Amino acid sequence: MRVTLRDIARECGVDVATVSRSLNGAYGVREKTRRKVLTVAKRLNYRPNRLAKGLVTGRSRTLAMVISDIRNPFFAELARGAEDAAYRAGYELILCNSDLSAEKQMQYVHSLLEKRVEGILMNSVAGLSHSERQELSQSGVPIVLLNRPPAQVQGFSTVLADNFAGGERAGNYLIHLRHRVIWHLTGPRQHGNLAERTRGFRKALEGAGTEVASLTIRGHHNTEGAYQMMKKLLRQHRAPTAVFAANDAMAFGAIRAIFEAGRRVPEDISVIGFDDVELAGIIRPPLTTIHQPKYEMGWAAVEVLLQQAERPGQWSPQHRLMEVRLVERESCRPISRRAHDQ
Amino acid sequence: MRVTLRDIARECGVDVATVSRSLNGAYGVREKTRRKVLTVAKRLNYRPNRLAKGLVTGRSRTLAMVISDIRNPFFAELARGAEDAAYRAGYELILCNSDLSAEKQMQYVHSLLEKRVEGILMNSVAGLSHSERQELSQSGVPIVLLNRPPAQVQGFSTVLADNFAGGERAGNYLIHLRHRVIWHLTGPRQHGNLAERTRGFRKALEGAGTEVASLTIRGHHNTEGAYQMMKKLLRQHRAPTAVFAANDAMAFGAIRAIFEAGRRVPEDISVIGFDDVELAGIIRPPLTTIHQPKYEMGWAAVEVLLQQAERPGQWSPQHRLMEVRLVERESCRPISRRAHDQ
DNA sequence: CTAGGCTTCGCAAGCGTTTGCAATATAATC
DNA sequence: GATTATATTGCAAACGCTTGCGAAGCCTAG
Repeated sequence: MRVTLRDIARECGVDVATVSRSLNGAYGVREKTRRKVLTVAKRLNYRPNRLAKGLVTGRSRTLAMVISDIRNPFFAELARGAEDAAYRAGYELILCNSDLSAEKQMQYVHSLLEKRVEGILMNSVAGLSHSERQELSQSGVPIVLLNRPPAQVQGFSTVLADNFAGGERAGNYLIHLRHRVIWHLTGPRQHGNLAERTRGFRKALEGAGTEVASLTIRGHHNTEGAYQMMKKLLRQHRAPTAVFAANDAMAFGAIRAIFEAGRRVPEDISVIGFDDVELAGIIRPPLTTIHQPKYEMGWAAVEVLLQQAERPGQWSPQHRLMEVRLVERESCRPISRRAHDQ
Repeated sequence: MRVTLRDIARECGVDVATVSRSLNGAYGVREKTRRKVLTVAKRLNYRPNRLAKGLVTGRSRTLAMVISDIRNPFFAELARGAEDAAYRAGYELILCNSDLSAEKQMQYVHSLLEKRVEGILMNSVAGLSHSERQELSQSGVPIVLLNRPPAQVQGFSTVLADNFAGGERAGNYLIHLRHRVIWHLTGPRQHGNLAERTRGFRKALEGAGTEVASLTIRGHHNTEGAYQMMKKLLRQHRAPTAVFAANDAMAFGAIRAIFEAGRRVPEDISVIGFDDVELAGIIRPPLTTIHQPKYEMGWAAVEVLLQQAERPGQWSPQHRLMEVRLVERESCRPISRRAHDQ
């Protein structure tokens, strides 16, 4: 049924070996025979069986991506970058949605190992037990963790946005706009990325020295959480002139609370976010935020993977820190000198 | 290095065949030996090589999805549904972003055929030449087209939202709210899905008989297109009491134009969309729209594929029509009886 | 004309499985 | 206890490809 090397060989009156060599452009076959083989292969519409090829070469030309949910636009963007990079290198990408369930994650990984994928991109190994992580890091396939701080576990590569620099940039920006009373909405202390943003932000404020008053509030790091925090705070304290939300979702919540409290963004209160999700450019007012290079992160992760796939068994983990950048839209406004001086 | 059947066989003092049979739960091996094999396999941390298995069985336990861009939330949702269905059946899903480029599409398909995927979900085969389509439909692997009308090309299965019923439902809803002057914004006549929605919509209006005045306007079927159409129309005609946009993106454009013309939604003009994209629930006012069961469509597509993968070589194309439903939010409002009677 | 060196090609093993068939062991029957 | 049926197991081929090795074939040089 399916046409194989053997069919071509028979048709050309040569051995399968020569056919194989011809097709793979390998050295050691006369130009004339090669040409003949090629035309016959084309005529028969030959398609090499990658399973067979993979079996003998030990390479599947496949990568995989295990993320919590592709519907999250952050991952969709990452996936697109990763897939583009893979495609360019002649690899395919298997998509796995884990919902961060440890069980699903491990099941996926096992399946993938059985399929002999040459590398795995992972959202996180946080939910896994120590022995499971051990198993992964010793599985032999390169694994890169997406947007997770390196130190977590040995044995994994990472690709990470520079959260510290981003926080710092947000802080500097607000200070540059002459804000002096700034609230910072963020999540729990253990959340590595968020913590880095906070550290960077604080550094910026310290750098400004003098009379900057800031308040850091922790809560659920989503829209609803930020909404609640902000609502409560606005009742209890004198309003700030600016808010730095640790991610865009929180910024949306904060903005809603601000409007409901009868103030305006950015006229009364400036708001800056972090991530630059698509919605940030769509809502009113368009949100000024720190952009994470999601597409590039996906691409970089695949680069790392492929690099390591080249030297089976003898690569060591690698860490890439990706630059972030400020994208100015309309949710921040400078404090006028007069207002400031009064 | 990697542990194989042979290793287990040696360790247990049996033949690889018995090991294989034990592991696959096949009939014909004594309970005692099987148990022994299993424990040894576990101890050695054995992972079957799917490439080898696939080579002999001819089945790769892999499906693929070729879509234009995973960053489009519509496809992300489809992909999630498809992947969940695949996972449940023990299959993996390869993700391919084609950007609708005919060349990329064909390259992907060829790679996938070489990897012996057992089925392919495709966005569209529209850009392909006749011979390319022929090649696909005769490739031997089942292919299902996502959200494309069946008749297009023979040989492909389809999974399609019931656009006709959706259009009809939108029409009936507006009539039920006592609207009598309705504009319908849509795309070019050749666009199959949009055309169906229009047909359904017209049917509803006809059903209402009497004094319903409707106007159908065609243009670019995106936000900007609808914005321009609507802007122009509002200057030239007396405003309608309701607008049916052929998709949500167009509804957004229409709403913007309406606001800019100094009218309100839904107080002055009701707007209903189609698709139910995520943004529909987020904008102000939240958009009433026809929901397409995207997740379910992805799931259904995989069901079709797997069903056909079961009978290699002897399945025939299959078409699934998915129900849509109206989701009422806040962009539509009934005409008061008084206003209506006056 | 013969020896040595290249180039071109075929042979055959091997990658890790599954599976039909034959061989052996065990159980059942009388 | 012999005979037959049945449950286990091993043997070996096959899946479609790559690749080391050696056999021809051809060319060049001495």
